[in-house]
Amino acid sequence: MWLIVLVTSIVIIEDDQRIRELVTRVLSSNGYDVEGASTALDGLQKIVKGSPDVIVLDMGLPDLDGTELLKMIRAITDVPVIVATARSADRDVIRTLNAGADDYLIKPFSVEQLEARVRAVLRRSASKTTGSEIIVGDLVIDPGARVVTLNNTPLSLSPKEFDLLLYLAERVGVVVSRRQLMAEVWRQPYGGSEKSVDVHVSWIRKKLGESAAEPRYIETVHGVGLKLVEPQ
Amino acid sequence: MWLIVLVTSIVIIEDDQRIRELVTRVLSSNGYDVEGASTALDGLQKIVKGSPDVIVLDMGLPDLDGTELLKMIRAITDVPVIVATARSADRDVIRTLNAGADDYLIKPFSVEQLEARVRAVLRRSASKTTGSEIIVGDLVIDPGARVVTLNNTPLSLSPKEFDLLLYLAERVGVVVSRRQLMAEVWRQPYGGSEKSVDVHVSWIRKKLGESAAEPRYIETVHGVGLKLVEPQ
DNA sequence: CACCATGTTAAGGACTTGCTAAGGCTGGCG
DNA sequence: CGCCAGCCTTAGCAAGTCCTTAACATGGTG
Repeated sequence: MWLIVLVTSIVIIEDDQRIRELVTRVLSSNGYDVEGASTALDGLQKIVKGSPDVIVLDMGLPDLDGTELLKMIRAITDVPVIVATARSADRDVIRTLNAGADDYLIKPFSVEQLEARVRAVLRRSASKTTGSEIIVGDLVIDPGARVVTLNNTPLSLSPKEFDLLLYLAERVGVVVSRRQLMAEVWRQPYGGSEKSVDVHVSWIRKKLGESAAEPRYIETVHGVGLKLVEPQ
Repeated sequence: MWLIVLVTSIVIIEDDQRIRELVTRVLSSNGYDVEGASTALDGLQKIVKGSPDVIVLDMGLPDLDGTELLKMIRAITDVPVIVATARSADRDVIRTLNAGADDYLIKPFSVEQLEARVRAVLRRSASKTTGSEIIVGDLVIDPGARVVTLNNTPLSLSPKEFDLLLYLAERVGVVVSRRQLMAEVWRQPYGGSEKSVDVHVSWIRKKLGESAAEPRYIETVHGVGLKLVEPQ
């Protein structure tokens, strides 16, 4: 007999025992499978052994700099990492997110906040692989295979082009700012120049057989951002 | 995270209450899900309702000859049956096994013996079902036999090449990152360089009669990973 | 019309991938 | 015990792809 249960598994690396136990207790009672670790080494072991769905990482560990640990985690797995930091200076946030974090929390945070971030991060990572096809007009986007077809003929898109188009397609009809695209698709909320977005959009438009003057799928909303729409 | 809990479910048909309860108690505490029945009729009901993984059958039931019951069970299901018999004459054992039993025990037996037989029988029946082939185009992959054929001619793959190809074949059409392959196929996320993946892929491609420039089965998705696809 | 946002193109450099070959390790076998 | 064959990793270079940047063109808005 096969009993199949879907459990979200979380590893939390946090040296403050009170926070760790509070988070563990609340999330566990909400149906998550939580493993706590108080040191970087213990955390890495639990990550390797448990292959969690999400990692929650305190940047202020005593035994290793958080950014270093984040790099190590990124070297071994693509699992989303939510970073908790006591420092709120912009430069720290930038450094953290650039180092590969998927989201961050500023201490003190409530467990409800954390759970909301966990859900959001899981939703995002699920849509990358699990998501079924997205259909917009004659455009079909398959996130798992990373294939886009227009009128059943495949388009050859670069990684960023694909990610960008997918991001827009997941929000058909909604205007998305360049800033948001830089943050979510480029994962560099403060660093990069937003002109890259325009360049990539131009390339996608060309491949979709349209131009900015005669848009069919990707419309520009002057002063606001971009949106993907059903043609006509 | 998918927590897949494998619970082995056993129906034991045995009229001697002491034996039945002893076996039930010991196997239950060892993690099995045991249903006891004292008569042939009760046993059949529990088999139909519970769809067990293994059936343990005492041949000396008061209400029906064991061989008859075994035939009835075989008419319902292919589930392995372990027969317990007090008679040790060779002809009985032969008759029993011919009637469709998968293994037998001679009374008196220890619960440890029984558990060992259960495990052995499960191992055998598992290898029968696990061996279902994966077919992608002209490629046939037999995980049980660890054999790959292309156009009915066998390919000689090294262990890693086979594991890698199998992993991709289990996810046809889905892009898999090198990191994921390192973690799942190599099983040592630390230390290993992802370049090994490329080298192995190159070797597999050569054996499949294709190249990276003209892929038929293994496609590279630049910046993301690899995927196995149906040709054309 | 002047200004700012957006569109497009081109070019350099950074990064990714393909493939070969060398070296080490392991297990079988004389 | 030593040799050999097969396998895996690593290094390194060549080839290719992608991204950013910069510069200039175009378009929208007050």
